[in-house]
Amino acid sequence: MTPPDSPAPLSRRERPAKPALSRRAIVDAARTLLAEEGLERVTMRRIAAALDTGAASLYVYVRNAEELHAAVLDELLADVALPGGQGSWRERLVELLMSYTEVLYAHPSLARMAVTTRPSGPHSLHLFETLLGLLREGGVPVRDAAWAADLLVQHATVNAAEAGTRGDTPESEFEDAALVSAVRAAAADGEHPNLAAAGDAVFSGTGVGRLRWSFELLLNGVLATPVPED
Amino acid sequence: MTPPDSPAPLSRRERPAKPALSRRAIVDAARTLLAEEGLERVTMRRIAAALDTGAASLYVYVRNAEELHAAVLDELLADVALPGGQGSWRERLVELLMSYTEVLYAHPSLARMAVTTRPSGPHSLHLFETLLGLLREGGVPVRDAAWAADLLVQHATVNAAEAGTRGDTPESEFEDAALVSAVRAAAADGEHPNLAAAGDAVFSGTGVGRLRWSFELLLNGVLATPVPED
DNA sequence: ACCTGAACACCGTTCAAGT
DNA sequence: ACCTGAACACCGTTCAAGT
Repeated sequence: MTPPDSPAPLSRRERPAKPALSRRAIVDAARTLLAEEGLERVTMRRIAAALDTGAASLYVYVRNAEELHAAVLDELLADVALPGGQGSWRERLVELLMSYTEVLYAHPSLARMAVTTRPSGPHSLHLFETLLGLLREGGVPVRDAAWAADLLVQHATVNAAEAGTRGDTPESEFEDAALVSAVRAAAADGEHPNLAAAGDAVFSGTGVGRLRWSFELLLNGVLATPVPED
Repeated sequence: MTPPDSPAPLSRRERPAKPALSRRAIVDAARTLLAEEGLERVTMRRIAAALDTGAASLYVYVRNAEELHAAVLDELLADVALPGGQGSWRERLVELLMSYTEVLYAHPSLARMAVTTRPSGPHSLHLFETLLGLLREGGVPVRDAAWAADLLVQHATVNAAEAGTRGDTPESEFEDAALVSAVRAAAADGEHPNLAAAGDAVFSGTGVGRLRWSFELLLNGVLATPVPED
């Protein structure tokens, strides 16, 4: 009676067999949901529903929603391209940071979270380790390198959070337009001469060009600015 | 009959007279709620309750909750100390940024919002204008100054968002402790030699010292890194 | 035009009770 | 120990209906 191309009839249950609950299963379900619907829909209730259980059951394996989101981000960081052997330490460093930013660009809402909740998973730590190594290779003293690596990651993260926010939602165009017109109005009101002089330079630059410039700036700053004594 | 220093007796109502709804009244109610309970409690429903109405009524005056939060932040920025005439442009610039950061420190959740939603209100624009002026005074070309001002504000904002997050909630100690122990464990596992070499330098530095260092670094970077041609 | 109550479509987390 | 349903205490936003 069932047409030949319909799935085989399931015995007893509709779903193929309820998978055992585990941290892995939860994180995987969260990743699927993230890919399909975006972070704002990666809620405890939805993850639970995908796993055929109630939200309360997840709390056996994860402390809370934020910790789960951080775990997902760390796994995504596995895709960051670690630098090959060619190029100067500086070039490799910038490429690494660009690659990290690119991964985050795909998930601006996770980037936003990472600004305040620093992930401490294996991939995050590996990235940090690599960053430190490249800075050391460039002759940056350890203490400087430690602070600098932090600053670099933070900057990359925030850029992804910001750039990714634009274009993410329908309102972002309005917000952008609102900012642009507010700046233009201020530039024209005679009370903001420097804003007027800057003109469109405020908004100029593609995302990538401006990002590279900021990484170079940061690196120049690092080389010129030792951390204070004690 | 009423003692001279008591308020006049209220006719008809308990409350002094229901204030007319207006954007001002809404923003003021939001500010009061922010001061008393923190941003997470500055919800449309609570603001409305404070104004003796329903949440739906607010939408006549504000586009949505985020726009309202941005308006509140802009007003808070009125407290940023604009630099006096003494000191070099650099010193005044750093003081201005420190003052901005200080204001945001008191409201980390607003700082978090400002990372992605740039406020475009009058106080934000005035701050930006002043920043541009100081950079120009330091001989930074206009186009460089435009990008640099953005970078400086962004960095200050993100620092407030981050530093303010710590100590804000009871879990933040745990998160911090989790990060510290994860880093220590990684440093000890033999696979992260640079992390091991860096040791506690990763976490060293008081908030203020590290923030000043980063501003100096940024400024050194700005002076050393012209924006790319067109 | 402004204001409202009610509804829609959700959240995270806790907890007593079961297995 | 693990899992669950139900409850607690909320959200932002829309909309038909009133004034």
